[in-house]
Amino acid sequence: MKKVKTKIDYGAILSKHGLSKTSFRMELLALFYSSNKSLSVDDVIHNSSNDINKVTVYRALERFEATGLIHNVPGKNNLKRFSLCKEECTPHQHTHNHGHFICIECDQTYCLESVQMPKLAPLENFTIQQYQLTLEGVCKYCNSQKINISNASF
Amino acid sequence: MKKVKTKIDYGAILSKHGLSKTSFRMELLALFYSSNKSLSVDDVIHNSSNDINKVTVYRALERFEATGLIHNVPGKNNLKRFSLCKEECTPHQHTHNHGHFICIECDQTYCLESVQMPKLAPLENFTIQQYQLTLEGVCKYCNSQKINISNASF
DNA sequence: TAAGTAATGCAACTCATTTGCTTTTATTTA
DNA sequence: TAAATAAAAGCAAATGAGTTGCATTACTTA
Repeated sequence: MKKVKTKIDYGAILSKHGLSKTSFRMELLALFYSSNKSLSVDDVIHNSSNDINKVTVYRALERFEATGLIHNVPGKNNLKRFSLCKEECTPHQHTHNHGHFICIECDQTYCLESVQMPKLAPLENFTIQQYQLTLEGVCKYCNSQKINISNASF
Repeated sequence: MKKVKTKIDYGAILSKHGLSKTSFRMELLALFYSSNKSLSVDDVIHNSSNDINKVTVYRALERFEATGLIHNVPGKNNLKRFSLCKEECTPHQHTHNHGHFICIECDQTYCLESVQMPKLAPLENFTIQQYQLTLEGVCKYCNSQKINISNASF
């Protein structure tokens, strides 16, 4: 049976989250749904059809995060990056108890669903509010790029 | 038997690491040995006897790190922080395979020797170069401060 | 459609960190 | 030990991500 991709009603999603459906935010939401990757402010600006002010991008991401549409992921050089939330996420409780992998070549951050957070025993001297496991290295795609280059005959 | 604290020859340490022994660097090294905490650029400036230029601090920390004297630890708001290296550390291989705890009240970063890094299985799509486990919350001291305040009778 | 609310745009700001360049201080060499 | 060389310090200015204030424009709702 052929899998039909369901059309996503971005306007409805925005409304449901109490956000105005402006053309930019429609596009931004579509971008998150279509790219399936984490996005930085620059990514957003470069992938927007119109010239968009960076302040607008910052504020849109801020609102999207506050309403539980996206969540912050660690990024290379500590730059802000955001990923689409799973349906289980709520504004106050984001469920992404997995590690993140930052590729130092392409700067992309990947969610590692297969790398679960370690269970931590309570610590005597510290009250833990949150924690994260961040891996860093080179992703498969960038690795293959490098192999291609070194194998190339000029 | 009385435990005698061995005098540390900071000049010798600097020389061994190929660094000039200037008065500031002597003091900086002593600061790391005496404070036993991670230090930010601001911490260094505020704990130096003379007015010291922040660029000098940045560059000294950079050199200390490059020569394996100190290593970078994660800090609140992604501010740079450094801790003294253990003897096992070498310039190219820092051995601090433990988690770090950032206190959001006092901004201090603590090395959690008791929290070992989880052993990670190699990932199919990623080449891991390093990884870190960072916890965030409130440390014992700041917690007790808060209790004192809430228990206080005014 | 008008009033009220949310979003956008612009300029200017903050703040950690960096860079270039000159001067000072330390180390090495003759 | 003095001159030559190298390393470190100081200063000013730049960079760059992220923020703030405020006026303007676009939505939403009654």
